[in-house]
Amino acid sequence: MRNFELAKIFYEIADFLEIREVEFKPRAYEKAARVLGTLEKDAGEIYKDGGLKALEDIPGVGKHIALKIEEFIKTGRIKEYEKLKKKCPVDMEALTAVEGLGPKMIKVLYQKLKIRNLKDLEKAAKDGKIRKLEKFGEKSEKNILQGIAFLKKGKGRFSLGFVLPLVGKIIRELKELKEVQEISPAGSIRRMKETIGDIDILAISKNPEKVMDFFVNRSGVEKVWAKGPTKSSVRLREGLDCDLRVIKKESFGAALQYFTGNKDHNILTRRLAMNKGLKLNEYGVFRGKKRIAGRTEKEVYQAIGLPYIEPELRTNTGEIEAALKGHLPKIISYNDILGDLQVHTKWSDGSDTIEGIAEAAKKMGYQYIAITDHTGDLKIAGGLDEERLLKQMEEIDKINKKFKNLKILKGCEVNIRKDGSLDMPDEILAKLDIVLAAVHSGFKTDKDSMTKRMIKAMENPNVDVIVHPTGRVLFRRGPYQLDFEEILKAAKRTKTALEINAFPDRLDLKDTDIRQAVEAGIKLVINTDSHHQNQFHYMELGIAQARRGWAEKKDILNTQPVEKLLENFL
DNA sequence: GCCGTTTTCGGCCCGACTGTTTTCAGTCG
Repeated sequence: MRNFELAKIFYEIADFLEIREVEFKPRAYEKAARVLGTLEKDAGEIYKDGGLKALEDIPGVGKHIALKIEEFIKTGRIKEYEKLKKKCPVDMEALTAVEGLGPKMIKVLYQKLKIRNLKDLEKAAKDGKIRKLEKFGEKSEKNILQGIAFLKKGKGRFSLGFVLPLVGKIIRELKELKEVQEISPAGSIRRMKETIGDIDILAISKNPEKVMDFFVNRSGVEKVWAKGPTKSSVRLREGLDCDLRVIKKESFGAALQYFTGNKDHNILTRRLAMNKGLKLNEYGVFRGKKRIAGRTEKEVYQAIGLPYIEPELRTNTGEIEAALKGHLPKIISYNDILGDLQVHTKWSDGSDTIEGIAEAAKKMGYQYIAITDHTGDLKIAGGLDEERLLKQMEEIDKINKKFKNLKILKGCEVNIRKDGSLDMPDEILAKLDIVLAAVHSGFKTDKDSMTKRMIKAMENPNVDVIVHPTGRVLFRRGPYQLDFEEILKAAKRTKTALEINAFPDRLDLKDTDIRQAVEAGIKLVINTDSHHQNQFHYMELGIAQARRGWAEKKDILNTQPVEKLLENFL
């Protein structure tokens, strides 16, 4: 994928230009980078099929950026980028990832303290050198150290949303080999964990050598750690490792079971087997030397006295006890969702028209879709004022007439201000089908004020859903300080739903929050927060999150048909 | 540098918050 490399370079160019106080160009490069990052087709392919002209058709890409893309495809480098980087040779990507650190501060840190990377930065902060700089102080130094610590926690891990397409591609390629009879992801990917350390894949084949040969010689393999007939391990270009195991048909279920559950889940299942006088390993369930199960996972679980346990639940967080008692939840399935309730359009910071979104929703097989653009205060995101929101509502009425079997719901995403008030008057909100409310500023507010702020918003009868309720962003910042139990109580009292935001780096609520909410009887919705129709498929990530949080279909409002759904939002 | 029923130049719709420099620059969404 050249797109990610190009996006990274353009983001950096934007930062370098920002440092030089060039006007407007940084925004242009950022936009091009952002669009490239969400493109399905590789820029190399686009260029091959349609040349410069096709590149210029990418939104945000004009003549000059198209030429730079061409240069990169032909030579593997972009001269102007290298020139800029020479003037300020810092690891911009790593440094800007520290929360609160932007290009201007990075420039000062480089000029005064020769800080080029995270290591330099951490040392300087620990040595107390940063607080002495002009415009910096003790607090900035502390924040920098906290930011670095946060980054370190996520180091070497990748978001599920990034890894899933990669795994899909590897599996598709392997599947095409006639030697591969069956293939499945295992490990944390199969459990759909929100971040992934490495990729595990299992396959059945009678000719493992051929399969392994293909696997280690794929393009995209950077290094071969090990290669044998049953197991091979490689480092992928994207920076993570991928293991492939080839097993025999009769052991496939046992191997899947063995390589999918986390360590504690596996210890418990093996203990259960032992108590029954059986042995469970990756080859099967054995009584003495006789294999009594192993072909399918269902068979394996059955043999040790358990019902089938969904992969997402296999984390030893009570699923085995529940299974033994017959109390396993009937978790929501991947095709239960009937519509997406958070989507942005051109009217604010999205890139599609309402009509385009509606078409895409039909393709997803949805029965409804809510248009929920930003409002008032969030100007950079094109926040709608009253007049524009009213106009959009009229527009939706018109478009609705063109669609059969799809209802476009009128909505918006209002900002919860610091005092808990909203940035759109109640009489306007009352006209909408659905009102989402969210915190977009003042993340560092203390726990008590933040909790009160959110509860005040929930008490507004127009507010139907609190979206991305904890504000965390994977690898970038933790949740804001919040008394979650109080939030749950308020949600129950005010009949406000909470969102499971499916956007790959949000996944907010997280699994443990969801489980707590489900236990408290809170209604949830799963939304993608799409800003482009090719983000609709993120829904899978949100559903996975819900499944990991033991949510059932009945807990998720957007599994209901539209009339019933809207009753919740009166 | 991109974009355009303002079409080849002149816009690019920012506002809140934070920390620090007590008046504002930098960051974020």
